[in-house]
Amino acid sequence: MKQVTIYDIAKEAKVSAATVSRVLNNTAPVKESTRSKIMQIIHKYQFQPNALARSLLKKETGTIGVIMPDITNPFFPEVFSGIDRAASEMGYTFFLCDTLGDTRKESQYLHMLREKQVDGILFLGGRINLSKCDPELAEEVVETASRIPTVLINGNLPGTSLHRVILNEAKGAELATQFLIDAGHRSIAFIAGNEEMTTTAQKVRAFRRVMKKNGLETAKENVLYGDYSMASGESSMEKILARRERPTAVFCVNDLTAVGALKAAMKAGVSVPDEVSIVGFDDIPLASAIYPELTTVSQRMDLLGGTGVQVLHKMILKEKVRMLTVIEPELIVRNSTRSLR
Amino acid sequence: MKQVTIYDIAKEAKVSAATVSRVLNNTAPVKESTRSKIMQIIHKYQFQPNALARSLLKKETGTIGVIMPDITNPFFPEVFSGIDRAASEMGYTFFLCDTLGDTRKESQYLHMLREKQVDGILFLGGRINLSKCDPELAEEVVETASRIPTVLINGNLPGTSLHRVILNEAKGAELATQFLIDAGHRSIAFIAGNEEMTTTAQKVRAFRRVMKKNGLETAKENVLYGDYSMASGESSMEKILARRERPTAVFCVNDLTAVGALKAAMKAGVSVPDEVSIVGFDDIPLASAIYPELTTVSQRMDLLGGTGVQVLHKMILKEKVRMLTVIEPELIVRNSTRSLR
DNA sequence: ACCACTTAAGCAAACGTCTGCAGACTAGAG
DNA sequence: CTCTAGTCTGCAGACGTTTGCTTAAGTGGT
Repeated sequence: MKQVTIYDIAKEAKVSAATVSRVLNNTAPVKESTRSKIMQIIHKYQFQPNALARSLLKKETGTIGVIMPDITNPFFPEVFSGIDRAASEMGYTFFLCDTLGDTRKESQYLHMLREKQVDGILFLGGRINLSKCDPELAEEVVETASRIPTVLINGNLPGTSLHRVILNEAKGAELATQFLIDAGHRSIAFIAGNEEMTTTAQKVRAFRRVMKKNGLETAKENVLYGDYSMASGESSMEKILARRERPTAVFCVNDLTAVGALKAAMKAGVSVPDEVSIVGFDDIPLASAIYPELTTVSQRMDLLGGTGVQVLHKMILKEKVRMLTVIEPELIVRNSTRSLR
Repeated sequence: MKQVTIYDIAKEAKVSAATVSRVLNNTAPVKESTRSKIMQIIHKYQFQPNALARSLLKKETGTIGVIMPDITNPFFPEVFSGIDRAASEMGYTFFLCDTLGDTRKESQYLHMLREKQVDGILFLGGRINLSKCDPELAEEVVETASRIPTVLINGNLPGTSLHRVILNEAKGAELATQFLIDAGHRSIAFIAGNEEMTTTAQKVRAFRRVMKKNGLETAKENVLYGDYSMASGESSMEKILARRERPTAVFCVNDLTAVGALKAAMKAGVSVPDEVSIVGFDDIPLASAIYPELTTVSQRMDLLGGTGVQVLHKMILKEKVRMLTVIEPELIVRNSTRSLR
């Protein structure tokens, strides 16, 4: 019950192993008669070459590692799907590493990926920000990146220069805000995320900028901070609804938060979009699964993943590639918003 | 910029490669002084052994392949999460293979996994049924399973004997039906899936059985077939709502369908749960993300994945293990149902 | 001083594939 | 019939580990 090797094939075909290898890889001309004889034997034994041996020799595995914080967060399967589509065309396969937000596991995975000689690493930052990760891990990431092509997707590691592909979140915030203003809303609240995270900060700034450009004030209490979760959206919305004067529209830092806000509104018997409009961010599947369907800023998550792979691929091929790639967002209008005009 | 090998370490430490290997794996006693010297050099070069070479020799890779139809379907990340948790404890890593429902890719992946010498394969059937897959693929799966430990999660391949772990769907349907009846509902509709699929058939049978046991009729029009999608739930519910006499409760074959049904009800201005109760199946995250939160049968998807890994692990270790493992469901009562009493 | 025994370390083969080099054969031209 | 230019095939070494077998060195008992 031993494994069939290229030698066994060779012996039975009365040729050398080299020849078998050559028909396997089409790497040199071989006489038609011997080729077909070999092929036949290969079929007979259902022979498949051992990729480990090949990789050991060629120093490439056709494998890339994908590290992400939580596959259960609907954001990531979407990104992964984009990665998969792009990369399977190029013949790569993945190690999927889910860190569950645990830094220790992150470093373990990094180790493992290096041992397994992956051709490249894709690091999904996503909603959890790398910027405040502990310096030791950061060091490790940089170290690894210096040996193995690495790209950061939607993350950042300040003070280092790693290849990145990110979303233009500021632009997305602008689109959403301007859309609401154009629809006649004057009083708009923003349920944001963690105040210290760059992506949130960017969005807040963009939000304020657009408001001002349209001659509108942004009251202090109209920017609420949270933690990107549904629960945070729910409680923020409750606070908003408790006010004497409610805003007519609420813009949320991501869809999960928006769904939480929506839930709070429904619970309180406040109609969406009749009494309050809600806009989300990301366009996760959930956004169109609920009623009313969420107006949201599409992050083009699959594109994000696909682009990440392309960048990585070029790096593996040692082609020149830009350090920073930016994906532009798009506004998707559905039924959670209405025009006041 | 060549790779540092065990030989380089050995040379610098003035020992043989064998010794270095032994300190790396703790596989034989080595004098403390040399050990620490070697360790120091390893650190200095950040040396990591090449897993390919090791695997080639030892004939084990610590890697398992996971094949699933669609990572974007919220069912699968949950299962995967369970897989990951269980397997990373045992030191495995995964190739994640998303077939996108394409049979050709499935067979490609199977090939690839064999080439890469995975220690085992996890085949997620899930909502898409393997039973009606084309015989050629089936043949291939069986062929592969005869060489590499393979377990089918939530799938079946009739006429073959593969290790499986599945959910007791019939039991789940019973739980849900009985719950509704206990709550005083007499007229209950069931929005099912594909009539030809065994899982649906089982559920329908269980549903009918429980109804009868409680002295209730199941009108023919109260079992509607669909395709598990949200859209199918929506349209089925529309049909139901258009009737003169509406059932007071609707049980759905899965959560996606239930969400669709819920959406249809809301669109039509029919209150859930006041005018109609809805029960789902699976307990995907979406189920508790919407308002009202869905009463549903939990499939314990993480447990499903985790158990799959355990079974596979035992097979890899050549331990005896039951061919069939069944996971018992659990009813989760939330707010999409109400008691009529 | 010798022997038996334990502990440390080295040698070399093996895992399964690819490939540079060289040799053998074929065929066509002179 | 010889020479040349291909065309096809084999040899052997390399990739980076692990491990069974052997040898060398040290320990203590008689």
